[in-house]
Amino acid sequence: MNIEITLPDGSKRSFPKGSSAMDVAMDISEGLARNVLAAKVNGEVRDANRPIEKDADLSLLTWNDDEGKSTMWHSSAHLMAEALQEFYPHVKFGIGPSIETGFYYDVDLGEDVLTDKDFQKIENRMLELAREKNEYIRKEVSKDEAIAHFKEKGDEYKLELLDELKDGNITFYTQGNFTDLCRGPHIPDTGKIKALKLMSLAGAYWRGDENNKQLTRIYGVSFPKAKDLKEYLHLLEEAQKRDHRKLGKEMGLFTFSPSVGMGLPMWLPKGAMLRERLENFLKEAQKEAGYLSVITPHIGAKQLYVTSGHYAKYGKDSFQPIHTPHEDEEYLLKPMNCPHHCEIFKSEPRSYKDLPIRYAEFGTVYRYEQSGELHGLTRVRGFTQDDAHIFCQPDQVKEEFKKVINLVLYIFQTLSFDDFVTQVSLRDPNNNEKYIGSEENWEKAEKAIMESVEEAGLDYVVEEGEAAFYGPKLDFMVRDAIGRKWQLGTIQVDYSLPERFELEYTGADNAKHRPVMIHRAPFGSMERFVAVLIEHCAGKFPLWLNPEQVKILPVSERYNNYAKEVSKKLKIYDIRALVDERNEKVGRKIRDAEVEKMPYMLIVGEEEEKNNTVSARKQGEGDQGSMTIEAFAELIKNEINSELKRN
RNA sequence: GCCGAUGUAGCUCAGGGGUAGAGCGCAUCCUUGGUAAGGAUGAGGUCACGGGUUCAAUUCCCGUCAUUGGCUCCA
Repeated sequence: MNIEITLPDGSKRSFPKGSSAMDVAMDISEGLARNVLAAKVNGEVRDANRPIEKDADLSLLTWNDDEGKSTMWHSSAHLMAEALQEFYPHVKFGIGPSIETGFYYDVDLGEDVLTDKDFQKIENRMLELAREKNEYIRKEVSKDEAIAHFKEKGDEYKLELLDELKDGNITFYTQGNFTDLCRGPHIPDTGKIKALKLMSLAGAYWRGDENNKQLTRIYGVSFPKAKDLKEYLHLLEEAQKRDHRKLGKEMGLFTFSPSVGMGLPMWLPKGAMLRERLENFLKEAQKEAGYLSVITPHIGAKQLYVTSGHYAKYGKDSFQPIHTPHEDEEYLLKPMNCPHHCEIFKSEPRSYKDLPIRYAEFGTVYRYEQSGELHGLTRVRGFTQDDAHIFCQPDQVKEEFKKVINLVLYIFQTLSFDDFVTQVSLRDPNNNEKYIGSEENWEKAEKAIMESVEEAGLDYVVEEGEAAFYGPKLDFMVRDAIGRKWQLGTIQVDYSLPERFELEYTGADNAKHRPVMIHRAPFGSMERFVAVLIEHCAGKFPLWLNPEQVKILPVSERYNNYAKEVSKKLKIYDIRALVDERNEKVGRKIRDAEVEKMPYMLIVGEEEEKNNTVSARKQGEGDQGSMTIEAFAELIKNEINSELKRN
């Protein structure tokens, strides 16, 4: 009996019943068959050598498909497990999935400690095993059989996993001398793995719960060609060059000091210049959008946060309260600006005619993040939010929300941030006690966000369980140089705080009504935003943002005075210029300016001094010819205007 | 907080039980130059900090602090 296989291009072929995807591949070409890692049968990813029993849509998956890659990586995890079991016969296995790049396996090594010095021998053994071209053999087993297997092996983690599986649905995979509980699928044989590298070690709690035992997680990555590994490692190296911690230090933007305290960044003059410009840019946009600036203190009475609910939720994990000398008073470093802004709202009676009221503040907040979580400028203990709170009537929520979306998009566009993900963060449906506020309000808030996002035409993903404890939110996520995801902009709808603070306004009906709050921060925090910005542009900021715009390079010391004159003139045009007065050749001065990514260089010598001109050079592009100072200033202005999309 | 790694000159890093090394940067001098590295000389270090082993520790061991890759958490 034959079955009909439909390939992705729509073509149909007939095969004997029970043929595998591999047979189909062989039929098409041997070369293709060699590259097949797995198959998608009617949308389900399966082993390429598993028989197909009825008519099906089939795609053959290779290294060029994401599912092909992840299958290979998952199989590589099994291969690593096999090697580990040889070196550490008593090892117990947790889980070993593929991840975005590569794979890991969580293992319990008992008394043994693995260090990265052990990587080489494990890698070598894995490659040996790979060369044996051992097939990954799938076997359906009964639950009893499976339990017996792991009882004998003494692997309590697999037993725990088995506990949750239904009988009749359990499969083992075996390659070489290693058998694992696994749903699959796997690549046909270990020979497809030609290159691999173990990347790092980490402690990982069993099932991600810090009350459980910590296992050793070994990360690795594998490839079908040695060249691919080389390319990947090169890419990693390149990414590390963009790391904001490295560039921030080189460019003199910020610093940390153990004497000040971990996670407490200090902005150096150049970093402060950059940040100020970003702040002013946003302030201007906000002024136009009807925001009002407010300023609030860095500390607040403990009761303020008891009222807001932050204390109950985070009090014990925060910087502890400050005690005053005489009275029994307690103050907290502010972890949030919203309670202060609520009090400003309450400072006088409000009418519906006043709404929406939009209070904006670059508010510095302090949060006691866990020491192991601190990371450059992206995760710190003191940072400044570009915060604002919009108090509006319930029927204004959607419109206000959409306005904020537009503001965020405007800012991202201006800075050419185009590779972000918009994420709608909702409640965890199984964990209601994590949140405050009524069911009804949560539903209203979630509905408002979903509708705004739909109407704004945003491409978005929904993440359950990622909401703030007082409300759902829309987050703008970006990746840093090493691929980690960070939240930048955030917009949150909140019905709870207005209730807790008993905020109200008088409506047209002369009755008291409760406003709705929208929390929002387009950058998120200045620290994190600048970090991501540095990595995004590899330290080559747009001209309007760069701390220095022009360096004037006298051809010899004789022209230092003319250079200073030029610098003075440029300052009149509000252009930030420096003079390189060093006793160096002009070639050297150019090289140094290029390396430090100075956007423009002006070379001045006899010719320029005589004609009252400058010879301009653009970073990364080279000589732009000579021109008058006025013409150069015009050039700079035009470039800045086009960056900021204004005329 | 937990698991692993790291900490040597301003920066990047080598070294190793017995006077501490390189490149870059910095300073001084020579050179006065035309679009990506001119030359000479010199200054810089309690080898993160605290204990221990040793005749002797920067090196080996333990602890602390900081940094770092993850895990957990994230208003």
